[in-house]
Amino acid sequence: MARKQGSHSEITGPKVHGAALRLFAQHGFAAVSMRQIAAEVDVQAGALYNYTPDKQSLLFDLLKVHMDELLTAHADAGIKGTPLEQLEAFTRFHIAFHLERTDLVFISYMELRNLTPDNFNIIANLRRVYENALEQILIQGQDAGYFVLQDTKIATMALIAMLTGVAHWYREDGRLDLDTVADLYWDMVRKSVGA
Amino acid sequence: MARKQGSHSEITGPKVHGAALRLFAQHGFAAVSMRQIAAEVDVQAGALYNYTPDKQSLLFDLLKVHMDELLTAHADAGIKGTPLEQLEAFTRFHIAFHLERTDLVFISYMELRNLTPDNFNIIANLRRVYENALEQILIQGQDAGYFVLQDTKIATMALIAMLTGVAHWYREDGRLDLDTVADLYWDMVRKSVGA
DNA sequence: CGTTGCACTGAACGCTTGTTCAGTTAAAAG
DNA sequence: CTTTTAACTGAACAAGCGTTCAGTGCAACG
Repeated sequence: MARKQGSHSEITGPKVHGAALRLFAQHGFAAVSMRQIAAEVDVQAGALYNYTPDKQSLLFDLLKVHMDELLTAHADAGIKGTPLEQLEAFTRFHIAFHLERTDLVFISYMELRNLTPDNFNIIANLRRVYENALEQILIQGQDAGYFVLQDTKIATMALIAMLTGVAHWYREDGRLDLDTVADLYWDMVRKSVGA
Repeated sequence: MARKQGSHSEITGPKVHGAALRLFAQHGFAAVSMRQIAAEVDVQAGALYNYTPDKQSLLFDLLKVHMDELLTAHADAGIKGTPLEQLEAFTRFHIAFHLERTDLVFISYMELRNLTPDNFNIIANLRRVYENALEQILIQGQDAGYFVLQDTKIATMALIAMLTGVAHWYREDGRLDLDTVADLYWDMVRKSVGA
C-alpha cells in the first residue's frame, strides 16, 4: 500500500502539527514518541519527516506560531484609552485568547525547558515583549494616578500568573462561560491594582 | 570495587531522591533517565533499586512527601483570627513555603500527568484539601463582610495561581528578599478581595 | 577470626527511541 | 497512454530505555 486516496501534503501537514499539539499537551513533549504522533495521523513514523526536520522543530514550531499569533492578535486588539480601560481590554483579551488555546498554554508554560538554548531564547524574548505590554499599562496608570502599585514588575508577574492560570481549570462545559469568567477576573484585577 | 568508604544506605537514599528532584524539575520526569540520576549520585543504575521499586514511585514519593509537608506546615502555622488576618497569614505562609521549594512546585504543577491514575488521585485530593482551606477563609470573610467577592471558587483559583506563580520567577539572589515579596503580594491579594 | 549481610557493580534482558532510506503506489502532467 | 513526481511504507539502524540479577567486597557482629 502506498498513498491513500485524498491524502495530500496540505491535509497531512496540519494534521501532524495538530496531533503533536494535542499529545504534547496531554503527556508532555518527552513522553510522546514520533510513532504515537504518526498513529494519530494514520501514517507511518517515517512519513512525519516530510513535515518536520525533527521532533524538536515540531515543538518549536508550535510555540513559535503560538507566540506570533499572540502578539499579532494583541496588536490587532487595538488596546487604547485610559490606563484603566487598557487594563480591562488587556485582561479580557488575555483570557479570551488563552481560553481558546488551553493546549498551547499548557505547552508554553511546561515545555520551554525541552527547547534547545537557541530556540528557548527566541520564545522567551517573544514572551517578554508581551509581558512588557502589560507592564507599560501598569506604569502609565501608576504615573497618571489611576493605579496604586508598590512594584509594577511584581504586579505584572502576579497578574500574568493569575490570568494564565484560568486555562488550567476552565472547562468549556463547566458552570461558567468565557464572558462570565472574564468579568470575574476583571473585577479582581481592577481591585488588585487599586482602581 | 564494591562498597565505598562511608557510603551507606542512610546517605545514598536521600541523595537519590535529591538528585531525582533536581533533575525532574530541570528536565521533566520523562526526559530524565535512571542512569542520569545514578550518575548524579555516583552509582550504577541498578543500585537505585535499593531505594525505589521503580521510577514512577520516585516521582510519586517526591510529590506525596511534598503535599504531606505542605498540609502539616499549614496546620502548624496555626492560622486564626479575623478572616482578614487569616488571609494575610495564609498568603505569607504560602509564599514562604513555596519559595523554599521551587523545584517541588515545578514538579507539582507539571508532572501530575505522569502519575498513574491511582497516584494522581491521591495527590489531587491532597491539593484539594489545601485549596479548600483558602476557600473557607474567603467564604467566612465574605459572609462576615470583610471581603467583597463575586465568586469564591474562582477567587480561590485566581489567588492560588497568582501566589504559586511567584516560585517561577523568584531568584534568591534577585533584588527582592522573601519578606519583601510577601509584602508586595499581600498588598495585591488584600486589594483583590476588596479588603 | 570467621561469618553474615548489606551496598553496590557490571552485564545483560527485551523493548522503544528518533531518524534514514530504498522501494512502492497513485495522482498529476504531457 | 506514458512519464514524472510527490506521498508514503516498511524495514533497518544504533542508541538508549527501565529493570533484573548473579557476583563482589567491605563493615559490622558474634
